[in-house]
Amino acid sequence: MTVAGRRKFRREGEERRRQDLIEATLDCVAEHGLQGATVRAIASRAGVTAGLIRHYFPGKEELLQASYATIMGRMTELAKTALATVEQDPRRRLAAFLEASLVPPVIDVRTFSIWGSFIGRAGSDPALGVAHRAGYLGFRDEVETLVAEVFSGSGRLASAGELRRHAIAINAIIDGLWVEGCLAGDMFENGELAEIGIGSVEAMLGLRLRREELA
Amino acid sequence: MTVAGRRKFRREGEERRRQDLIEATLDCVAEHGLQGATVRAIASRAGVTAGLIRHYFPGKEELLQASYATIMGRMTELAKTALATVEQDPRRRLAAFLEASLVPPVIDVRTFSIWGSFIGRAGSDPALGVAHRAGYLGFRDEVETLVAEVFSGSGRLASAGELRRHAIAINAIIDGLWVEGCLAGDMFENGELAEIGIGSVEAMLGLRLRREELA
DNA sequence: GACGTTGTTATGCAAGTGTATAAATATTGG
DNA sequence: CCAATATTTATACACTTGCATAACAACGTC
Repeated sequence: MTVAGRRKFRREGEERRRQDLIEATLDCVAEHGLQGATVRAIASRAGVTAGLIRHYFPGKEELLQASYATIMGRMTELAKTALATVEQDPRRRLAAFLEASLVPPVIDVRTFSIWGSFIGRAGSDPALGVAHRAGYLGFRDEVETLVAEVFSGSGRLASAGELRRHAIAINAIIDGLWVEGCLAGDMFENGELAEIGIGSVEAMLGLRLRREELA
Repeated sequence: MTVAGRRKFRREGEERRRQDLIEATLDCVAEHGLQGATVRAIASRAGVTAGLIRHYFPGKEELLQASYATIMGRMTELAKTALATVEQDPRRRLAAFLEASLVPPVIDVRTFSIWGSFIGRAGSDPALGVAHRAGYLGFRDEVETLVAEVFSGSGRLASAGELRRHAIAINAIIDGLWVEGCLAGDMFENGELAEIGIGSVEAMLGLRLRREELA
């Protein structure tokens, strides 16, 4: 018979542990929703014991909020990097932005599961609500700026209202295609969603965003 | 001192009780997510005691599934009634369908909260996954049929692939605008989302869906 | 009006929940 | 190598969870 000794452990850096706990939380939420994110499940996945959570966060609620902020930041960051790496022509910048938003790793079931689990409570939980709204408006502003650049770059005029409507519509089509792609990615060919997204925006704006390749 | 007697009660019809329990479940989910849908909370809201749930459902899981099926059916039903009540011109049928999908009661925070809470688990829970996929495909088929009618009614030809892409895009824009409207309805004017949705689809299809009113 | 059926309540239970606290050990500085 | 520190574990506790069971009472039937 073995006498169970006290478990060995290593002291990790503070930031590292926080990040591990957040990642473990996101894993739990992705797999079993908010219900699955119990302190014990999170700790187990992070390779520590439950009590440690309260050493890094005031309570479970704060850990969840930090996790939500992390996943949101990660998503918007991915979309923005698509803007940074691309050439100047506003139309191709917009196309690249659309493309990036509609292929992996932005299209991703895990991310979507987490998003859905949190967003379901954004209507009733005020903190989540404002967090979402801020993220949404930030994203839409990004789109609106892009559209404005496309218009001015093409020598077309658009009122503020028109810009706003275009931004709302483009944002909606990104969101809608994103949801569909995450939930049923296997129903679409590779790159099909991006193709559809770009084509739709071209039709909506009444101009081509890509250079014609095979014409 | 009052001796607490046994609680008075009435025997309700079987179908009525089931429906009450489901509605109570949806209320709980809407307000506090799946975590808030405990047997005791549900029972309390339905005005019964917890044990009764197990008299009508094998377990909590089945009650949740029945609730999900109910809310999904209600949503698709609302969209379909918009089709039944409207004139024959395919273009105006499509416009009415879009309009109906983008104003209350389809645009509704409560419905959205429930949808989000369940959909977050559609990626990991197979039962929810197939349920969603069925609902999504049904909705998209509806859209595709409408688009096909619009095309043939306007004397235009479209390949199956084109129809499919249009249906996917239109479905996406409905979904996206729906999400935005539910989560931040106060950021949009009355009917603005429907306006944007119809306008976008008009641009995508390259034809007008409404009769010009002020021209 | 008494009776049996069964919808409904009340109570109990084992497992799981978040949190509080104390003990233990890994790590750092001397 | 030793002492100080605070990260980490371990344990306990009050509470909630879903579910099982038994008592009860509302309703239909004779």
